[in-house]
Amino acid sequence: MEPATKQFKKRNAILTCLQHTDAHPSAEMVHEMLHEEHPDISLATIYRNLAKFKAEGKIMSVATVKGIERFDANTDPHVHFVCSGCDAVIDLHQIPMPRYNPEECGGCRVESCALTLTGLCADCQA
Amino acid sequence: MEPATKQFKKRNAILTCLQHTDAHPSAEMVHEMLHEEHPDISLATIYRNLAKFKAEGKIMSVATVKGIERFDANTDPHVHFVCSGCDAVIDLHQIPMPRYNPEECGGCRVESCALTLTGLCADCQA
DNA sequence: AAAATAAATGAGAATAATTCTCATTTTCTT
DNA sequence: AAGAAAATGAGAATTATTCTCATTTATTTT
Repeated sequence: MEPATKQFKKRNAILTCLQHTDAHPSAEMVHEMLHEEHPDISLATIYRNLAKFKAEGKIMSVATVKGIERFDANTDPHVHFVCSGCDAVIDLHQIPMPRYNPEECGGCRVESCALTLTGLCADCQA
Repeated sequence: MEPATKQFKKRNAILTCLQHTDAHPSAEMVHEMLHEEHPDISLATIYRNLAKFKAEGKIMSVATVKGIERFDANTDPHVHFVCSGCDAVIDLHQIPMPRYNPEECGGCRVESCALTLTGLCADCQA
């Protein structure tokens, strides 16, 4: 008997896809990336499962580039560079994130922290 | 003779609105904020002028909260807190932004830098 | 100051990313 | 294997934003 994941759900393929790329893809990019292995996967399923994984904390959205949400399976806080030329989202190595004391935040409870740099990537400077 | 800005364009009202608020409003929030003084202003005009000001560097978009772009006339880099409860975007005081050397960025040319914290604001913790 | 030109605006249509609906298929439980 | 629950596909619905074009307002020219 095959493992419980035999001809298992496309859900797993979506998470696996995100875990094996550093492209910080959008929903549509995931859809394209999965097209070869799962030609019949629906975009609705991509969106549904991305939302689910996000709610579960398995992935996070790391940027909104030109109105399109971009996802990452690496939920450790890290730094991203967004290229305004080609819309690439690139990982940068982590640097210490600031700590705000509650009184510095007007009582806000900080749950996450994102540092995003923008500019032109090496390719787009040419 | 009145100054050149006599009964002048609504454009100015849009920029002034942004300069006099710390709410980091969306296009629609600006539209509402201006409704009393300019009941006939069109949402298209808001969007058009926000895009224009942004291109001119007079304002910047500081966050995309639930798919909606938020603007700020303070273009100095500063830190924002986004409340996931009420979608408020709150200014935090500036802290030194990191400097990445080009070789740390894979040759990316960094043009701007945004640090965004998320969590629950004081009100939404209740 | 009037005429001609250029820019800005309003209204609503068009676009596009995301969400929703519902019928069908797949998985899980018993 | 049967029934219940969850997942999916297809396409409609939603919604923030952009676009079009006719009209209005501002600017320039004479």
